Amino acid sequence: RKCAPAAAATATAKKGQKRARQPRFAFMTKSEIDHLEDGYRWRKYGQKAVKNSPFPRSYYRCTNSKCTVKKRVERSSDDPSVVITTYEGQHCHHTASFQRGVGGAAVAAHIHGAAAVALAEQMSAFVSPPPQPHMLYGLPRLHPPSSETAVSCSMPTTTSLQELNNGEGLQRPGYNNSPQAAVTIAQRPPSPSVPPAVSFDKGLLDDIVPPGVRLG
DNA sequence: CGCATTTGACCCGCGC
DNA sequence: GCGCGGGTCAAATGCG
Repeated sequence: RKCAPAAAATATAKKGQKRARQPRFAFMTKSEIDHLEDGYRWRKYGQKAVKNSPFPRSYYRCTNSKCTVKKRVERSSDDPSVVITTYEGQHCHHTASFQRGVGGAAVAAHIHGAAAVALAEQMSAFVSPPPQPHMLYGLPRLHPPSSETAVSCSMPTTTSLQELNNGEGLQRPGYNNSPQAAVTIAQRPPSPSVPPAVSFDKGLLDDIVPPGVRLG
């Protein structure tokens, strides 16, 4: 590396394999904090300035040695209040919170609202027995928009989406009053010809969450 | 002392 | 072939 110019022929083929074709999930989160807790522990391993955005992109890796999940976190240049989190890979373990005997998703959701819910969806798709999906989906309802965390904590429905599109309604109140609050919108994984529009419906969820995990 | 973050360099793929 | 942009590494540093 930079400090080892002498080591000429020292195995530099580690970077041979580029991006493996891992499943990727993008989440658009209305939050002022970049690093949203999702129940897992992440270690930052890099940060780069991106061309399209004035905000740097951060690279995180799951601290679990046998877990190769990575995630990129960047702010939307269009809407600084929106954090785009891209997950790559699948967790081969439960969340740190799980190990403590509590539903990590529930805890995370409890803390971060809808943000964790979307993540929980992803997570629930990976663990054998989904940690009570209904709880994850119902959670926002369990937490009615109190005066403090008055975020539109509804699941990514077309309604909330429209709100996000308009950039009104959900971003001000909650995000203003509670920094921790966030609204996450699950985005369609990269596909051949996907319009940049944020509009999606249940079809999107089908892409991300197997039907089995859903309330259906 | 151990772990997480920071930060600059390195490497690779892609477009021109 | 060259330059650019993106992704990763790892030493240095900070913090609990």
